[in-house]
Amino acid sequence: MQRTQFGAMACSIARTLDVIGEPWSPLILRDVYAGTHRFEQLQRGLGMSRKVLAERLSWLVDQGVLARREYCARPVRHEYLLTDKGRELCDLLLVMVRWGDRWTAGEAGPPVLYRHHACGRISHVELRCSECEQPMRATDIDLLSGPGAHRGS
Amino acid sequence: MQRTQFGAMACSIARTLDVIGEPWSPLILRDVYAGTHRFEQLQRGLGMSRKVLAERLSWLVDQGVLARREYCARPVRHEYLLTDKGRELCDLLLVMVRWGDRWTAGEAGPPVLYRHHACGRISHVELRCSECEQPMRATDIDLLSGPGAHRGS
DNA sequence: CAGAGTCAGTTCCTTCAAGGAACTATCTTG
DNA sequence: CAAGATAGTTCCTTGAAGGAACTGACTCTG
Repeated sequence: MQRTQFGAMACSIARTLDVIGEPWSPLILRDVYAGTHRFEQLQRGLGMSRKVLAERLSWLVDQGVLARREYCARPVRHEYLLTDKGRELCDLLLVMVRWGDRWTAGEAGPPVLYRHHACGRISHVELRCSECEQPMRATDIDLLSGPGAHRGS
Repeated sequence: MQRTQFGAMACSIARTLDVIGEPWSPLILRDVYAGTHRFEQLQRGLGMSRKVLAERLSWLVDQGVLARREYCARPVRHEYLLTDKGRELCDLLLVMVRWGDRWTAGEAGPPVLYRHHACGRISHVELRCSECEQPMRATDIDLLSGPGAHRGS
């Protein structure tokens, strides 16, 4: 699809970007996550071309991020659902929300608020270390070569 | 730059994608974060066209994500540094790493390991609620209309 | 029955952005 | 002086996005 083969790089960031490294796919994910599952609704809500929507949906299904479910047999009609793989990708959207709210919302403030079920409060995500549970941002880390690293990346 | 004006949408995700919604910008951020600051090094490490690199760097500077610092006056030469705004965007990369390690690394395992300064262990980021500090994933949230929401989005 | 409407795409043409290669300008070094 | 290094810029080609129209399969209404 893209001209550069990001999926073939020995880098998890690049491989993730191979799947979702253009604007429409994350926005499709956003809308499916928010409850929009059908082609026409997605197209209307996103205001994108039907051609590109069809392509992106097909791609996201191929990548295992979305699943098609038949909701009508005559004619065959599908709706699109998040897979587990896709649900985990939605975490990325939450981090985008936080950054976007912080740096692009201006005086208007955040367009969407996120209420955490467990505590009932409006909140954002924070990043924590999976091991010690303390805050962990990009500046708190050393990078080390891992088992999946190889030459010719 | 993009054909659809994502930056004009009343959505923090879309506005973030306006800044960084193609593969090369996140990868440039990755390399600047990892210590590569000069044009030639970035170009060689990324293997991207000089034209697109120059454009992306200029864009990221315009967006306040990177800053140019002159490291040589004759001829004028710049290196590229993360701003605070850019550093916060690197959190996005950490979440991409986690997803990519989980779903795209296969048997080879993660190409890069991340060691948390504070605990010294190899770890990943987890998302937590900014208010109650309990785990918070995309599935743990209700969406509400916020102050920056307006019609004609 | 025919026509209109709805839905989920597909096709075709135009435009824009990426990619690749070469070029330009400014320096340093031998 | 020529070669090499660096940071771009220019030009041409190619691939992807966008927009509009079309297609096919249905339902409903007059």
